[in-house]
Amino acid sequence: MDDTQLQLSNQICFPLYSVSRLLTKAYKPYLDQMGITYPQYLVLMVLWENDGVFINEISEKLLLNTNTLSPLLKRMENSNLLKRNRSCEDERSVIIELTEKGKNLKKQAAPVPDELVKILITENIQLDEVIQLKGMLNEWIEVLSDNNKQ
Amino acid sequence: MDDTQLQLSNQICFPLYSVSRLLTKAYKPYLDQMGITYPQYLVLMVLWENDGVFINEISEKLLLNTNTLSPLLKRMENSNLLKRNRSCEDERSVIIELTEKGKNLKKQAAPVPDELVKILITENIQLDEVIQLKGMLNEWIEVLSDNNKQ
DNA sequence: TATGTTTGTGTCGCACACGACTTAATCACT
DNA sequence: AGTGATTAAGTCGTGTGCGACACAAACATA
Repeated sequence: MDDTQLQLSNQICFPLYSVSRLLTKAYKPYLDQMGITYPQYLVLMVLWENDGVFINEISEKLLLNTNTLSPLLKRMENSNLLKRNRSCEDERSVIIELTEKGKNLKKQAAPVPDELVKILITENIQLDEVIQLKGMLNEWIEVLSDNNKQ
Repeated sequence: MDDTQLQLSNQICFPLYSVSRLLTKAYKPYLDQMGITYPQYLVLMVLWENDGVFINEISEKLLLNTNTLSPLLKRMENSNLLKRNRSCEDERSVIIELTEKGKNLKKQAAPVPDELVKILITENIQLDEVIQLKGMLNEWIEVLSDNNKQ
């Protein structure tokens, strides 16, 4: 059998999976200081940009199902980062709003993206490349989201 | 505050994290047929390439810690995909060897990489791009692994 | 040879992800 | 108004990832 295809080095998913984990780990020291995890940081970024949204909208933006978000948001409510309230118009929907603590974390988070870029940008990785890769990955998200719906 | 940096759309980690999850999900239907998960598929690829290795070596190749691999390998032993045996020379080490079932799965897995490429290659994503992205990500693994050790 | 250190593996606890399913509210259509 | 379908959120079970720690085997050095 020609098993070239089944070599780890020839798979595209493995480097994606590894880089995703390694990059999340690179965030950890900064997020630890803020007392949050990486997925919680993602939720906060959604809310910093647009506070008072339905779980639904967070789900769409982060491509995470509600069965992942529900317990995650509950943990964040317990650590006093946000509040959950049923919508008046539609009793099924839950509106997520930042607390003062959640809002204030934005200041602390402000320097984080730059710190991460500093780690990445080296002899072998230029800023151009980071931007190019981001563009590529956004195309991939489109293609893979569509594939998923079928 | 200039919060451009804190917008989800400007973060590099988020698309990586999303694509990694979406791509893993795209594997799922094929792996379900084989009764394995994606991380288990990764372990099998290591073993198909080089059977009878220490947990140590699997850990290095997959960049996964032993506290992740230990239970994962135990589950794989339970589903009769591999055997775990203590090394004679060094009683601390455990050698992982494929069972016949584990070896035979390789045939079934052979067409999977091509299927995945078929999903990815579209109007907006050419094969060149996939190869280029793989190269970039391998650089990133180097940089981020180094960053992690410090 | 004794003992302190390192190494390979493992357990434990916590936080995701996600498929399958449940429940209650809303909608669509008669 | 009544009812079947849809929708938003949530529960449950399983399988990762990973930090902190445990433990025994091997090693290093006095």
